[in-house]
Amino acid sequence: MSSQILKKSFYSRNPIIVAKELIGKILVRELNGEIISGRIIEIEAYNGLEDEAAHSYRGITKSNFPLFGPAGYSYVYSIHSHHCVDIVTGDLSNPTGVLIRALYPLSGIELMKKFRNKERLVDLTSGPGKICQALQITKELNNLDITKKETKLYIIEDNFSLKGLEILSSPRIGISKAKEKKYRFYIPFQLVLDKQKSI
DNA sequence: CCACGGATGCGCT
DNA sequence: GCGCATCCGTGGA
Repeated sequence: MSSQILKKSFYSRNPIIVAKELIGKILVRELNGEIISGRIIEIEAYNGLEDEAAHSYRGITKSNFPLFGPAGYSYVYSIHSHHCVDIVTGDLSNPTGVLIRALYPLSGIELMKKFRNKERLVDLTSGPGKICQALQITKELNNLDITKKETKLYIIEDNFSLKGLEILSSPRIGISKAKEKKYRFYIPFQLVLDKQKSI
């Protein structure tokens, strides 16, 4: 399998473009020499100063500061006692990012089952908090350069093709402002399951 | 000090 | 499938 880590230039673009193009890529976590990974099937874009729903919309704070830094960095934050992970996008003129919301599990599935205390594949990484639990993404991984393998958290591209899969869009989940923006992009779990089987 | 959120899981229909 | 209680870090007063 030919695969390589996505570079900073990939992330240094408009968050909506980056979000759409991250569908089908693989989020990889290295943990104690083991690989836990899954294909990104749901993601949301947050367009910084132009987007009332963005964490960065009201300016920098001690927790959202990674969004104001360079693209390709992680932003790990907590909400309702769960962790979520964003990837910083764009350039320094606008603090934008994308929220990884769901994965199709690929490797390290037994570890994910252990960390999640769930057995069904669909319960492992079907939400931003679940992803962080399954991949053991904690605040220690906040504000790190995820274009470097040493970070042990990065996104790779393989030869998976989205051919035959349509990327759907909808309003974002769980927000109270800017509900009209269709910045959530996803492909249904079942369709990915069928396609993986046919490879 | 308090109100609340980029969520989750459970306990019902 | 849907509503709701719980969650606790964060930020504004």
